[in-house]
Amino acid sequence: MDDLTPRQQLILGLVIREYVSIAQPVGSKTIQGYGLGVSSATIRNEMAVLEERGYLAQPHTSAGRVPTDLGYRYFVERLMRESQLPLEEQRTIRHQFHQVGVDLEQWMRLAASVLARTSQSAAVVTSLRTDQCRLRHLELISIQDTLAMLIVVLEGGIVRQQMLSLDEAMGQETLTQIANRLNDLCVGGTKHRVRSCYRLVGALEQQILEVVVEVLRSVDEQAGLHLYRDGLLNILHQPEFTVPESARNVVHLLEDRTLLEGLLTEMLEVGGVQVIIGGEGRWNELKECSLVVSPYGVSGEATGALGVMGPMRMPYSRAISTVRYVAGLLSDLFRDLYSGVEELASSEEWTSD
Amino acid sequence: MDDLTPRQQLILGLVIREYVSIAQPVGSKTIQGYGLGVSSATIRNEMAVLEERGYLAQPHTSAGRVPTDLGYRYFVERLMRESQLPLEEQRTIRHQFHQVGVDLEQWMRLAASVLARTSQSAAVVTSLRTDQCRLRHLELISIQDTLAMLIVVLEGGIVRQQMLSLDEAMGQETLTQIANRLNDLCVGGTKHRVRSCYRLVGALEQQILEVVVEVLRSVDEQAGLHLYRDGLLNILHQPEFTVPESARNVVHLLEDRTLLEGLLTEMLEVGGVQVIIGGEGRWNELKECSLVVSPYGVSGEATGALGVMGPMRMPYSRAISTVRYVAGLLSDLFRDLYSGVEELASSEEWTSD
DNA sequence: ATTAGCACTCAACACCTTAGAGTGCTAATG
DNA sequence: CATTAGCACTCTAAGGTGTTGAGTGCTAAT
Repeated sequence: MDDLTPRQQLILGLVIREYVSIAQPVGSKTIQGYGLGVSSATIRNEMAVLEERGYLAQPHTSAGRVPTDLGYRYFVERLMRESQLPLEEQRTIRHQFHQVGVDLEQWMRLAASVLARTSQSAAVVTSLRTDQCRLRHLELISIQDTLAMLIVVLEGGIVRQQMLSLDEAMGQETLTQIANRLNDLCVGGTKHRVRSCYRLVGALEQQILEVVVEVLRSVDEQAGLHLYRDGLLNILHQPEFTVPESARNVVHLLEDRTLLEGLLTEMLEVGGVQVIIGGEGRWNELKECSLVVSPYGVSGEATGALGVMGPMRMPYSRAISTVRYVAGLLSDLFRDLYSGVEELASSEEWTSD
Repeated sequence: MDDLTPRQQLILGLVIREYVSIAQPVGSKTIQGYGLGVSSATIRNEMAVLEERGYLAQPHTSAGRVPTDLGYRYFVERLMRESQLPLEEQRTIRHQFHQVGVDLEQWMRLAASVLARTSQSAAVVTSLRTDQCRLRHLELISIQDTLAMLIVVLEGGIVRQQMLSLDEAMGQETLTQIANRLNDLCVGGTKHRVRSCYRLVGALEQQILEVVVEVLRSVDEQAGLHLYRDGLLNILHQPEFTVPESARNVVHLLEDRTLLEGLLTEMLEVGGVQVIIGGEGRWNELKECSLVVSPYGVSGEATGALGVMGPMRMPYSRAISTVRYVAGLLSDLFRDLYSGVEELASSEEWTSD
């Protein structure tokens, strides 16, 4: 009883495709022009049904139809054929990544830029977040008499630095010795392992380890999460954001770290590309926007999320294939940075096939 | 012959102040309301003179007057009294900086946020750029058999990491030895000094040093320049940016790294707070915007620039005192990270007095 | 030099008209 | 019984008109 006839599906699909490209309400005549072989009156009847079911809406009585969020959802889940990004574009993108060399930050910036350009929307990429990240190496560097810099290198190439002020002046040699001792003790450990080393060392070393644990914790907790954005300009070109109010709204969305962070980290829970249409009733601020998001990284080791954001009237098929491809590519690149191979199998689901 | 009478100056100042706060053309009656003791007709005559001289303009015949870029420039240079940021606000800001601890990146992000909030405009902060930066320490960390991470620590706490792929597999011990040898040789040197060490070491070491030089060079050349932005939303609330076209223009300005980078690095050449009004004929993209920019950092060691951007109709006095205060504060903070004291004197000019 | 007074200009707004796109409904059709 | 031609109806967008009011420039008087 709640499913659509093939013809209704066809019409819904056509209305959405047309609306996505023209950005104006679609009338029955326009659909007739696609050569369904039926009259505009019939199409009107079908449209009325689609409206009754909540898939289409009319801005006003004498206007054409516009898809609702429900309509888009139906389209994404049942009507749209999932396509791959054209091979030519894949090649171009891959090429760009290989050109910048091995640099996490550049990769993520590039990912945002590529997503924005390819999807003609705004793009967001979060830096990697490790679930139970482990220490690979720590280093102490004398900056000034009682000031030292602690460098913490984590699995997967994440590096954090932190200033330490020491109780007494210490030279580089002493600091190196201390660092070596702590490395021997703690390398490969999670924050819990490191914490359990507290009683094995002296007061100063313990003080340093506390900072290390703090760093591990903060990376675990996304506190140091970076956000790379791009393509804000793209969506400001969309007609739905010519109204200043909407424009401000969407800028606010992209500028406010907390909201995006919350939303994106939530995406990490589930695998695969996810489509959020019009906030799905949960995010009020996203009422007029859609997001296509995917986790990336190496499952269980280090994960991040990336995606594009645009008006609800979004070319979903293209957005999804772009996001999927970039997420897969980035995952592949990062996987090479991890020595652990045991996670490969379970993370494969995130890569493009 | 080209100077204004005191009364003309007074009127110009009042028109600008009024326009800045009301954002609408200012008529002679309004100015009369300020109690000059003359009639509106007299004020009209004076306004006509100011218009003839290019300090004011009329959007259309029957509208009030609006300041031109020339008018603002006159205001900033001769009419405005330079004030300090209220002590209360200074205290709040300082407090925020001390709360985040010693972390360069956080500082700059906070600086952008504080600038944006305090000036109610968009803020930009560039990361530090060292002129002839010197190596403080380098470190090699084994990531995988033939993959190592090179960490380069520079004077002033800048850290860069770079992946290295080795010709043959090497353990952490070997790498540490190599790093120690190179440290002994090169620490404290600029890119030229490091380059001159090439012939003192073996092929592998030389390969590493080449990367180090590349890193030093890239930092010198601002290639790794980071840009922190905030408060874009603030200026989208300004009436001049409700027109979608202008909004897009300003978003483009802030999104396009190259333009901002170029502009800001140019500011490094000169000391002190600089005000760019309406692009000054040099930057076409800034035609409807003004910037208040200041270098910060430790002159000769590491410098960056920060500033706020808004519509030409900007509360210049407040913007300038905010920028000056934050630049000074940031400079003070960074100076503590540098052991070299010999530069202190010459950099003092950038700090708030 | 200043100013009261007045004619003039022009954007902004409200109001009306028209055109046209698109609808829903109804009655006719194969 | 699904389809469709036809028609009345609705509502926006665009263009035109009139009015209002803020603000000006000019002139003649002080």
